[in-house]
Amino acid sequence: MRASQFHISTAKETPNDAEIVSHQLMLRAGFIRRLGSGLYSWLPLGLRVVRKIETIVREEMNRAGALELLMPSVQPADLWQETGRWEKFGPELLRLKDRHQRDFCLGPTHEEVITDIARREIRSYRQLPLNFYQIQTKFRDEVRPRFGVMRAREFIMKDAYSFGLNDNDLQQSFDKMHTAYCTIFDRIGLTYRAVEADSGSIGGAQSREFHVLADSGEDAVVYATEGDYAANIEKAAVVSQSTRDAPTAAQETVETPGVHSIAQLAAALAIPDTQCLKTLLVQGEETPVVALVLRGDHQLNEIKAEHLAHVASPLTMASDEQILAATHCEPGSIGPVGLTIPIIADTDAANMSDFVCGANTRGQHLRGVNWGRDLPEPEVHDLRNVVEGDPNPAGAGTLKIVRGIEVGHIFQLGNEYSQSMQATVLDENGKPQPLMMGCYGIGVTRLAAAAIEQNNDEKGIIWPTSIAPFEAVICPVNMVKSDAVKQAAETLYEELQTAGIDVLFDDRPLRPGAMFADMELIGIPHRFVISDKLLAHDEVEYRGRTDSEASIIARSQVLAQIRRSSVSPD
RNA sequence: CGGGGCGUGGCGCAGCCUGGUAGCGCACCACAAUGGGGUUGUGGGGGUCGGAGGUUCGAAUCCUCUCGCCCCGACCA
Repeated sequence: MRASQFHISTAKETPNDAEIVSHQLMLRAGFIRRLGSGLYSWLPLGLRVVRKIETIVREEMNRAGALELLMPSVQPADLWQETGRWEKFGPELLRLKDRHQRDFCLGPTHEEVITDIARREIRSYRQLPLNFYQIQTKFRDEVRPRFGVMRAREFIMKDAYSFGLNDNDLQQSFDKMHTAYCTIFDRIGLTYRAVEADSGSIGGAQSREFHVLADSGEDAVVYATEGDYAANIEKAAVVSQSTRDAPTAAQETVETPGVHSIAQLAAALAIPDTQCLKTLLVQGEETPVVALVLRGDHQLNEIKAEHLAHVASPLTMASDEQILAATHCEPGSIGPVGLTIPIIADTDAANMSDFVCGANTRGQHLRGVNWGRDLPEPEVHDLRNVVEGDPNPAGAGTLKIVRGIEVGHIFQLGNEYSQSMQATVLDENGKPQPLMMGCYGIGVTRLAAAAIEQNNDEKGIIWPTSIAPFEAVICPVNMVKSDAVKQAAETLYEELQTAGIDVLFDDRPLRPGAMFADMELIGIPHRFVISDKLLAHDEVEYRGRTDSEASIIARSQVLAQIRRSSVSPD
């Protein structure tokens, strides 16, 4: 591609509404343009990246035996009513009506449509296993779209759905997809981790998320210092090491005017926050509210809490009115002593003794409180997030926490959908069996952003060669004045094209500095400079995007140079 | 949904408080010089100041309403 025939639109300044580096660089380098909240156009340069990601994904899905198809974005409501998700999915589902006032939605995912296809197409176990996938635009009406294409409302996703007769089929499809996903992220060249994840409301046996590691990631990923245990923090189990000491203090009331938080409480009484008990009221399943208690330094794990029978799902914090009704006190001095609502304690909170908690009277706390003596023994569960240094629940070592961007999720659906939608096949005995399903997603457009989050510097983007918009660029110096440079550049351009290199020829009448700055911002892995000075010795200059300095190579060595030094992402 | 902030050429901003000819930088167009790290000079095009209403002789500026966007918040007990 000749730059003069392409559309390159770079900016020196960062648009003020872009928060994270990938969003800023994608805008500055001219990959995307915003149309509305969470809605982005992909300019030609950006689309090249998307297409390259899609190609890798498609190749690996095909290699794993999945079959590509394409389903509509607009889906009739009655399919969603069959599975109950028309009500359950909530406001993220963008609903619309056609001219006859019939209800539709823009597909945020395609379990219903694919299950409908399966129940019409698959009659016999002999057709199984099958795995269908598509690469398609999805729509989710996010509460708060942000970070550009990272959390957009409209985005491109690869979604695959496997169908089998039994658990064994499902496990095999799942394992195949797991392998294919690893190959995909390896080929793209990103640092990632596959982690255990919560399977969400759908249930299902196994669930793994693939996270690209980056500090700006919205998820916390936990991994063990020894062995290969890794999990989303939502899922990571706490192995409590605490034990309860015998009471030594008598319960007493202390005045704590103006204290509303654990931090304030610890400071006011000059005690560590580990000695404070945190009481959170959430909406209950059978009772209006339920108290969840944690050690002051611990954080509630909402997913774990939501799975408890007493707790309403989705987890909802109690309103101020509900808190007042249950405790006769305003938030700020709530504690479990004397409450008549169910009290559920995290393991470590249940092991505290002589602790401090709210007195359920404004401006007062209790100290020297002990379970079993001053209040009944609580129901005990794992309720908190793991913290760094917690023991590995799967073996030796301790846990570490890093930030991750979820770019893939695979999970075993089981027969939830096939049962509610009556998608059955006949088994070898001629008996109908519900299909066993798995589903497997990759956020294609998010992956582009994640790659930038992981690979950038002060000059701009550093694309892994696998998904760079162009693999190499030819930068002629002072071509307007030098026919020799022009000739040499044209020749090299021909040569690289013939060799199958995705090359950009920057034939714009720019000075070298401007040209270099553009190409570095855009993130092209290999750069070749041609000038009169170099041509005199039959040489060109090479610089990889991450090289600290340029090197001079023989003109004949250009192709070899590209093949030798593919930009390493880390 | 709650809280905060912002809407002024394509982008980044000033002007608003204290009403009086709409400005700057980048980008863009033309010409000239320059030609290995965002080059200079000269000239030029482009904005009914998000929208509606009001106050006023006069509104980007003051008031009311409205729309849009961005950020923070669902860990407060």
